[in-house]
Amino acid sequence: MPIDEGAAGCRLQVLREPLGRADAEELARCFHALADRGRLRLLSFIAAQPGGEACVCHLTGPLGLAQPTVSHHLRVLTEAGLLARERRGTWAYYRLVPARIAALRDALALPAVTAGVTTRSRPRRASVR
Amino acid sequence: MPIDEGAAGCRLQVLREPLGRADAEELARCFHALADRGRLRLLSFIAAQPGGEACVCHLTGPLGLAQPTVSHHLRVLTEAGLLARERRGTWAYYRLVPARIAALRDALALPAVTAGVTTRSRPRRASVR
DNA sequence: CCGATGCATCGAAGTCTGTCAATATCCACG
DNA sequence: CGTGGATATTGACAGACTTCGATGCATCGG
Repeated sequence: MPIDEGAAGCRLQVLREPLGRADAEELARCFHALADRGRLRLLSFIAAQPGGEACVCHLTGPLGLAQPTVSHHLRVLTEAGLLARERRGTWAYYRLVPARIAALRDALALPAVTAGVTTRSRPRRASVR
Repeated sequence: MPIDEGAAGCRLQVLREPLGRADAEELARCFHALADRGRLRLLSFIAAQPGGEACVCHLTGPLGLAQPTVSHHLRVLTEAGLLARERRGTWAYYRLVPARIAALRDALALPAVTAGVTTRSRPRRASVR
């Protein structure tokens, strides 16, 4: 159920303004879903399917993971809003949620200043205390 | 030392083609650095600084984390190639590495087909077996 | 109604991670 | 050289994560 709660939450900018504790938590959960080899490959394989979707039985083989493990990872990705699940008969089909992936990309948008500049020479010492 | 080893490795596309085990591992390490509330806030605060850089003593306060914890997170981010560290006198200044962040953004580029389409109504049942 | 099949959940083992106190290291300044 | 301040490293601990076998649940076919 907390699936789309984050759909809006992930419309955040990491590098444009200081992130509050809650916003950072939300984004961290999103990136955490991508921080696993198996899950990245799941996304990758699903995106590579002709129809853009795949069911669990298509994924256990190529990834070399047990079925419960695959199911678990798909759950994590779905709860992060990156995948959508649709049950058709006995099978459960998963597909990407492009909007959510785009939102994560946007979260990493660089600030205008930094975009072009690589290094500045002599930044002044900020006031400690 | 393994800092720029990944700089090239993260020039990968998650959603354009099936990811191999090693490539996925590499990318997962990159995203893992972003998968923490504290580290996201560190990036955020550093990016928000006037000069685009900050030293440790500027960051422990706003984040409410102990100095060793901040140092640890900065290390993780630096080893992921997202931050660059420069020592000036007693202080260590950290700044973003825009190229690396852009690389991570690119890794999430959507496949052309999925880019425009949000959901298709009746995906045909894939051939199981 | 029954058996088979695909998927989800549970429970457990082993590993990794975030956090901090204590301590070490590095550097500037007398 | 010795002192003090800023940062890095170490050690330890609680909590979370990955993985899989076993099991439960739902659905299709007959």
